[in-house]
Amino acid sequence: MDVDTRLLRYFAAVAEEGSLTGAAERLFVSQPALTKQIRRLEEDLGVRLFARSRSGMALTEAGREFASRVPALLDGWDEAVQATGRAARVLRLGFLDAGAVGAVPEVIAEFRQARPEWRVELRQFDWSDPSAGLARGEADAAVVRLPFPGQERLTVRQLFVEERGVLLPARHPLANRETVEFRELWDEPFVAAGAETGAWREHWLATEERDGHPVRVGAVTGRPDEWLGAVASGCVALAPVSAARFHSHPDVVFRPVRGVSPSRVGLARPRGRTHEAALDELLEAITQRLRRT
Amino acid sequence: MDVDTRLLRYFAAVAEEGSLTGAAERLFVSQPALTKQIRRLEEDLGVRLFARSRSGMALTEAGREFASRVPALLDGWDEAVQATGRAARVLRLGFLDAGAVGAVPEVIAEFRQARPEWRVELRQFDWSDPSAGLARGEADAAVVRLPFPGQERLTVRQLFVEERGVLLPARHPLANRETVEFRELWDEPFVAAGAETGAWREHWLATEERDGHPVRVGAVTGRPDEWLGAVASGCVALAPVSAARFHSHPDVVFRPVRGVSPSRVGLARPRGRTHEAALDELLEAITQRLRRT
DNA sequence: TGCTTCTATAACCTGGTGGCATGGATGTGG
DNA sequence: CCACATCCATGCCACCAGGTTATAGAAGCA
Repeated sequence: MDVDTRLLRYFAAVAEEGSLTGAAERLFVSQPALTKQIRRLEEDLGVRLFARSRSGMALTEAGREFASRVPALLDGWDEAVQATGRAARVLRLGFLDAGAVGAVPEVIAEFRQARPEWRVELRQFDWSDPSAGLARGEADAAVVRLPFPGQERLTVRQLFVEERGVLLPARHPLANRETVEFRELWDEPFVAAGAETGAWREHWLATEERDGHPVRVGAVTGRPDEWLGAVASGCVALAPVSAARFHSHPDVVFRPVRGVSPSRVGLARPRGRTHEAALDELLEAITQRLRRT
Repeated sequence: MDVDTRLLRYFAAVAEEGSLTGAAERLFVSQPALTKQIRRLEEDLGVRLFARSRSGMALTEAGREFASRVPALLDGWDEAVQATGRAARVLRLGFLDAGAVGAVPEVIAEFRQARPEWRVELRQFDWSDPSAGLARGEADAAVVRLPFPGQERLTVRQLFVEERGVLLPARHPLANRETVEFRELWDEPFVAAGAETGAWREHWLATEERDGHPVRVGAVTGRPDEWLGAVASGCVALAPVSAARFHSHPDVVFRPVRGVSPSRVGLARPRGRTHEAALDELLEAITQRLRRT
């Protein structure tokens, strides 16, 4: 019988949460999707794992047995992934936007001289995962934008801060201004990241700086091109100043904004060391080069 | 990062076989499918697992690391499945055709009296898996038709033998006969099981009894209804005499055949004991009831 | 040079998986 | 006692991952 680790995570979530609705919320999937998956798991196993009731899902005896083994399976998998990465002598460096990365490629080039046996790979991730691959073990370290959810389970060092501005459609009334007050943007439709990104989403909608004024979400996207496209077609979006250099679009302009906090760029890595010395060395070099303030 | 155990099995097969083509054959999937899956695995891990060459696929260092851990992961999963089944106090009894099962339901009814804390479940499997769920760990024991591939990894006890006949379209010239000689069927289009069933497929095409005369395969199917449908629409198929009772179709007739070996029905279970006493007891009871000769 | 044997790519099809809307069951509070 | 809230289940639809076949490309070998 074949199973996906995703199914195991689903099961674990339902088991802990004690309800489909609750677990669905935590996993950012719909409740019917979970219903179906759990049911399929039970059918495949030929075993009832949960006792359904109005008040939720309770583990059966078999369910408890299963639940007691699932964490070890998931951990075993994670461990295998990490060990393989170590053996490959590949350092996977995740990032979200070229702006934050800055001079990192140069640092990598130098590192390649010093440690020719290691390969360094820059991997871009979309905004469905603001940890840039760390959360899923798809990166060994990452250049991130703070704050983001899951941050507390990682070691994060701040590198520098960067003012934020706004991307506007070229024909927008405010597009002619030299500078924009954030308050003037309160009622504009914003481009937002997916709900699963929590605090990250909030930060880029600047909900903190709105004095409780509600947000209008005009589009939800996870990728730079869609993001820019959404702005071109009428939405607005906060962005770091570097975005102006790295994302250009004929129908989109960038303007500084007053009244929003700056974006903080950081370097993150898992708490347990994974690649020992080589990774330390690379991250130290990046920090030296990028750190400002 | 999420992975399917199927992917791990694919990887293990390629690693052992040293080639995509060879592994694809063993896994009964196409070579391009494997190419894609392995490539995807490498991309997700961000690591090259194989060195490609004209002569095949060789593990890289990282690949060897990964390969050394995969078996443990797969075993861990199997073990979790079995433990869960045990905890559920469910005995899953696989079967392929009602004819072989015979009086088993009565035995189960009695067993239920003696061991009320256990639930017994009869699960029908299609012919893509002649081990009736044992191969994939989806059954704890099975009523099977011998021989079938993978049999040597199981404990099999023969229960009885049953003559084989042929299912013919009602308007077939031979349909009026009392009895048919197998030789007369040599050139008929047969309904066959999938290629992955190996010896099982051969047995039901009776390649042994053809003196090297080639088989015409008129249809490939894995399920009883399709099977019967194929016969109704012009193919023929060997079948145990019990099939005449359990599968009726207005346009299909059953006739005894001379010149083919009988079908042997057996009771199979995994070698390592899984459910200790309860399963032993049930299987013993079934054997007592069904064993003839 | 032509044949074989590998892997990679392209085009297409199907079934699984997820989303939305809704139904049904069961407590709960006015 | 009825309206409501809160669960889980179901039906329908859209999409993509994964499979298949056909074919290309590279490299040994006779």
